Amino acid sequence: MGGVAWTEEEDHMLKKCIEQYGEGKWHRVPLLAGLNRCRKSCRLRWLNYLRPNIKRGRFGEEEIEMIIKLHKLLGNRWSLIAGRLPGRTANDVKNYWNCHLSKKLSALEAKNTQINRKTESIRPNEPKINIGSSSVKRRSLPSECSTNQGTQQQESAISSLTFDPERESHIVEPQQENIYSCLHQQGIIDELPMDFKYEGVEAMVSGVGSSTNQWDWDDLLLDMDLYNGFSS
DNA sequence: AACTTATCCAACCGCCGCTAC
DNA sequence: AGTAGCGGCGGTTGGATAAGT
Repeated sequence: MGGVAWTEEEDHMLKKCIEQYGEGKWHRVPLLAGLNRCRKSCRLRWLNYLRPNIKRGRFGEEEIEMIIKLHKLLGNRWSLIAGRLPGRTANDVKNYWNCHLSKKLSALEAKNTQINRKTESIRPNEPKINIGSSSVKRRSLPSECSTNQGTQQQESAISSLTFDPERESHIVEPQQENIYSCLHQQGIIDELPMDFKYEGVEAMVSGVGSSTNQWDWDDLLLDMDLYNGFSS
């Protein structure tokens, strides 16, 4: 393995510590748990192995399909992609991609180079986002739109999506509502192709139906898929 | 059976952005 | 304004195991 393997005893100590003190404050975990591990090791071990409801075993067809679609959409945003796959960790997804899909897809792409419909991924430092044939300039959000500042908010808004196992979809935090309000204020929503303007976004911006803080991000992604021609 | 190659996946590392001081 | 500490993320490494020859 890449480092010193965790023993069962260490796992037990870490688990006990997290159960007692909760997640977060990782810098304190090694001390509280009595482990001779750094904060990052503890966090990683918990997130990738010890956390409840982690799904093990091979990826199903649907999961693979989802990974491919989301990777086209988001690029190497493994945590985001994993967030769409209940029970899977970012590390799992990344490993699977690196071992299987990247090779297969690059071989496929080599075959299809004549159909050059490469779609750029949405990444933090890229100056624009592509939605179908429309290119939308990426803009930072004004500070009053959020408790935080800069383009990071857009990322954190997306990355903080929490999967609700009961609804089988994601919950949008109040902070994320602000993001879409800001997008609307800056005209970004208006720059989207007409049929891409997801009604949930409009509803959120206008305040209609936003009482639950829940918004169907899944459907928005699906719309984006359709625009990028993934679902053909 | 012995060896080589491919695959899996846990763990580490470096970087980034945010926050508090 | 500068900086240290922190959480989090993606890239990479390398040992274990499976499959092939």
